[in-house]
Amino acid sequence: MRTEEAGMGIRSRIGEALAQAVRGLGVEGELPDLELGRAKEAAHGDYASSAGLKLARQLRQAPPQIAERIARTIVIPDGAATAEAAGGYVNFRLADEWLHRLVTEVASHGEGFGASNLGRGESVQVEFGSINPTGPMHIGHGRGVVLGDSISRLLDFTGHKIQREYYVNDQNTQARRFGASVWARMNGEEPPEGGYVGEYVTELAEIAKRELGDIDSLQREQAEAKVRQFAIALMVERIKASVARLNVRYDEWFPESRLWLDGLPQLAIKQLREEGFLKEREGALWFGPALEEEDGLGEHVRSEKDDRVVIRSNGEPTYFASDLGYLLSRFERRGFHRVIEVWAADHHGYVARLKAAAVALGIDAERLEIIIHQMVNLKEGKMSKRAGRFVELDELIDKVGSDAVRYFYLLRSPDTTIEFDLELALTQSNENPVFYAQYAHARLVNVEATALEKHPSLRKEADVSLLMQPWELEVARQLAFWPEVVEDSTRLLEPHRIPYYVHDLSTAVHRFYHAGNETSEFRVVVDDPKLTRARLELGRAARHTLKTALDLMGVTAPERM
RNA sequence: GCCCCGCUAGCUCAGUGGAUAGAGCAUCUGCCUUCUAAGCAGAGGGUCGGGGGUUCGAAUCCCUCGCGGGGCGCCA
Repeated sequence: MRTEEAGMGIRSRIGEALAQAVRGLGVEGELPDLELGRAKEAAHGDYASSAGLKLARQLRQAPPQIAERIARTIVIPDGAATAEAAGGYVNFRLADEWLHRLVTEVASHGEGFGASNLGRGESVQVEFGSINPTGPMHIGHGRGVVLGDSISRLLDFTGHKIQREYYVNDQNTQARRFGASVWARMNGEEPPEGGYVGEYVTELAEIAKRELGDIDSLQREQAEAKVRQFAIALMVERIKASVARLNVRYDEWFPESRLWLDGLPQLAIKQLREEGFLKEREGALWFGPALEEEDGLGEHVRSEKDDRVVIRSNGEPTYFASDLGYLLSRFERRGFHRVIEVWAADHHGYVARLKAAAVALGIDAERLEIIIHQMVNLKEGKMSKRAGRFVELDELIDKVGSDAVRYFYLLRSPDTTIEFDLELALTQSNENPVFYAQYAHARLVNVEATALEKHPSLRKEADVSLLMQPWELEVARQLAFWPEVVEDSTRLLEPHRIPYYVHDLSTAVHRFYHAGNETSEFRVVVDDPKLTRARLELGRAARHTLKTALDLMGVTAPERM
């Protein structure tokens, strides 16, 4: 079993064998989706395909007959699985011998099991977490950070060349308003309209007053700019510290101001103007995607409702102008083949416009993927009496720890609103699913130490064919499923599939362990060194895979609990 | 008014058009002298929001209605 094949996964290999068998029946052209997937019932084996039903019309034959012919002729490499027809379905059962080889492979292969070259080195930028650095991150921002980070980890694991970026809005309206707020606080003035208030603003003002001694000699405008830069820099440091606590790192903190220094928004505007995508109205410069709609009289007219201001009537550019330059920066200047952005749901309305802008700039819209995640709400509880209480990410990490925060966030599909039950999260107990998985890992580490204590001179080679108990083979079976979990998570950019897999594997591990509680001969560590060695091999393979999966989630795998 | 997301067990949620819809928590019943009981084994619990449609087959795709959340050109 070569590494690439292991990375490809058994499902894909059965799928290829299935396609070949179907060709053998004389099916030509593009094959329909044969619905090869995990069988729901044990009686149906491990995988099932509805190939017979899918091909009935085309082959003008009854589904059971087609399934029979497929099952009879299919050749699955390495004898990895057996095929059996059942009605119009073809069921596949993984062979014990193949599972044994897999255990050996994974146990020796280490923690890279499931890695692949799916991405073929494609360069991808993942931009996530980029909130205005005008305040601390709250629990909603944390979701985007964790999501973006795990997507990056997944893509990295599957052969993509990843760059993680935080886009720092250091000169937009909000940044200026923020700087003005801090300046006002320093000088005992009221904050500007829509300005920022809060303890952290007061703190920043005090620090700025201490550190920026010379600003009194400057003109107000210059002094404000200096305060703004100072305050933004401090907030960025604070955000860096917060995300670091979540085990998140970035490759680049890219300032919006750099775009203007490099002349990219200016270039984009020039380009779009020449192409006729820009127009003046009400004293402002607008971007109008070339969309047309019916006016009800059969005439196609330009719709103005999707237009967006690029340069305000007062001559100042909007964030949208920066974003035009940002597109050029990434797709043209820096040459990323794909860009993935992670946004919260309150920005969804901007998706179509940014994509329209990309297309107008000659960038294929498919290269820009925007993942929208829903919000994080605080569940009403005793902890949050004050309505709309602003809960900082740091507060949450203080209370439940980075592992629990990451696990809980990743457990939900991005499409689901998280109702964060603060009370539940505060109960540091077995209700946290993260402990279940971490405990399984720690257990495997512990049992290995126990085994080496009892049998100080275990053989290097393990005879894994001794693993014949159902609960032992079930662990091996779960290992076989791992590569397809990685593949699906990557292809769909849905990391939430990983914690569900981790739970399944952990369950198999706990069962495997507990078989020895009922009957002592089923313990991992027994008198027979050969049997002990075989079970140890299985434990090792499971431990590596658990560790790998937890790593992709950014959750630690403790060796002792 | 328009756009996006959700509605699946008491609660929180998985589920890529396939066979009898799953998990955790909660509830109930068993299991610790012996490798970690933060665990294991078992039970009960469902008109998959309502109604149409497509299909051999729909929780899944389409239409429509309802409820909840988010958003809707000079904030981002």
